[in-house]
Amino acid sequence: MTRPATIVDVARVAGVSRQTVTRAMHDMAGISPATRDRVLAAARELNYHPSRFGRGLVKPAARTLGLLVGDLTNPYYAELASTVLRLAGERGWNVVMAEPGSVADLTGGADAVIGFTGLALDPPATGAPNLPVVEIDPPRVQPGHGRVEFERATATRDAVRHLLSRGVRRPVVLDRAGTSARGRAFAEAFRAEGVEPVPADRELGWPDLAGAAPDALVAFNDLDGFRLLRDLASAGVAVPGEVKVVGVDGLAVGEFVTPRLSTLAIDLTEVAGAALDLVVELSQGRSEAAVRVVAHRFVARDST
Amino acid sequence: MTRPATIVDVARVAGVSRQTVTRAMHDMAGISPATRDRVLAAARELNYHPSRFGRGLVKPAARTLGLLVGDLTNPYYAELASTVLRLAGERGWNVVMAEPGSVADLTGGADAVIGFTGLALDPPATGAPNLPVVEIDPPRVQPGHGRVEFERATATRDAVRHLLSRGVRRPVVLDRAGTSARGRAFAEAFRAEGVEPVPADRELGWPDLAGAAPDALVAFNDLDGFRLLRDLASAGVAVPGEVKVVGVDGLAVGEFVTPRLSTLAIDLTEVAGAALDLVVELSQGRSEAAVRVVAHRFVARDST
DNA sequence: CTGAAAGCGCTTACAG
DNA sequence: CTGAAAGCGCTTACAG
Repeated sequence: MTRPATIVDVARVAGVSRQTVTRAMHDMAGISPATRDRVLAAARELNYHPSRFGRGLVKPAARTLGLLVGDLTNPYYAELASTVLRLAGERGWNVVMAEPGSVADLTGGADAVIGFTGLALDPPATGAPNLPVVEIDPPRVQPGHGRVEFERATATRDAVRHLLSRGVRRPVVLDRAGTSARGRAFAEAFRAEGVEPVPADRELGWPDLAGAAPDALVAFNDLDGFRLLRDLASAGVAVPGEVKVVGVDGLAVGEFVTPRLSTLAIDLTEVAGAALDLVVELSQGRSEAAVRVVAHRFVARDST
Repeated sequence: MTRPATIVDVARVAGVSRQTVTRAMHDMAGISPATRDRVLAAARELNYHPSRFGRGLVKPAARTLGLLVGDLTNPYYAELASTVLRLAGERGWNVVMAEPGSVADLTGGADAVIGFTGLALDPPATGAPNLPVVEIDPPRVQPGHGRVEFERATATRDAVRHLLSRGVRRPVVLDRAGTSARGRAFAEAFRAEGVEPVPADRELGWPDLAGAAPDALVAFNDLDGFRLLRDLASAGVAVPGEVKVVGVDGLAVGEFVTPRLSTLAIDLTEVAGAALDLVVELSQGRSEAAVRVVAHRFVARDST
């Protein structure tokens, strides 16, 4: 593979000047049809594609937002991404996306970054020279970064009281060894009501958890909740009769599983909007340590 | 808002040359700590962010792939996007995404484009000067564009025979007035087996469709299938006992609805890989009208 | 209708 | 450790 063709290559082959090539490529006025055809033919022959960089340097271009999300296969991230795409599009921004696993060089391709940076701490994908960064639900405070924080205490308390009012006495909270904010929030909320929850590993399924004899399962997220629901159904355990199940995320598909999954929902449009607002503030240097808070709410459906 | 700061602004404020600024920004060797600090302070004060374009012009940058998908809220598009992100990342490409609704200027931000261009025909988002384009499941042939075509005849025939073998005699095929390739494929397959399907509008739900007294519903896609399943359950109609339901897309979540949805699945990893291969060929000018074919397969689950 | 000149913001050798 | 010069690929006035 040789060096890609540039505008001067095309100009040479077509026997014209550089700006005549520009005129032909962008279908501008002031060029004879014959010349245009000759230029276009040369461009095709050389497989010429104008460089985004040369062009961007001289024409005002759309700003580009880097979006760092988890696996899009999880509707939670997909829905957030969808909202960000829409909102960013309305503001005239382009969006480059990366999942933590992919090695895309966000720093070179974006003017600012938002996302779940907690997902990709090892290679600091956001450690660009002075790039504005807004973290969503970050595990810790990063100086200079904007933050969209989640308020979950209220909704968690609502969920816990709801469960207790329905007779729950032996809840199991599934988590990664109590490391997540959601897991800790649930544990504290149960204790505040005088009930000691049973901790369990997030990965566990139904036959595994039966030993704990729980009357409620707090899943790590909705997707895990779906899995538990399916496993419980296979095992012939009645939900919510024998065991109640609650998820976290508020996925729309939760309406389609059986029984419909109760969950802690968050308004992702609000989250996306807040993140976008903050990133604009930061890129204009208007804000030092910008923070927005978005609250979860408990949505009681049929699984509790 | 004034003009954004450039490297010369920082150099002037810090009282150094441009390349000393570069050295400081990128933490390069050959600069005294004191100078670096002074430069960094000036950069922060001016809210300086190096221009991607200036940089891209002079350093080899990652190529950028434009990805045009439908609403990411549909897991079908989300899963494809996820795969493309991973595959593109492995090849060192960045990915800019746009949903048809968003007005992001893909042409200025990408070196090549793949996606469901059929979704955004009105404003030819891909009509860039000579950009390589690969269309997935395109409604019509566009000269010069690569294509990943779907082969659905075989899987559709399998699905139809499966339905007939289970006693189906009055199938309803939901479509947008018979305009979709999937809808036509099902209608033809039923006719080939001697059964005339009842056409219906894609938007219709269960109470609406009851009048046709169907014993099978072919949903436009899995998401529609989920909705029908839910409506049928509410109405107390037994699936698959009284009515069988089949979707199209092969969503993984189909495993979690009740009953598990039978569907026409396609391997999205294969689709993404083919699209990426083609786009690389095209951007290297190696291929004139490149085409790959990926086949659906029928996945019988519990709803039929 | 066509072209010579200047400049966009950055980095890479090369001098000092 | 620091800077003057050249150049990356393109477009925008300005001449002709």
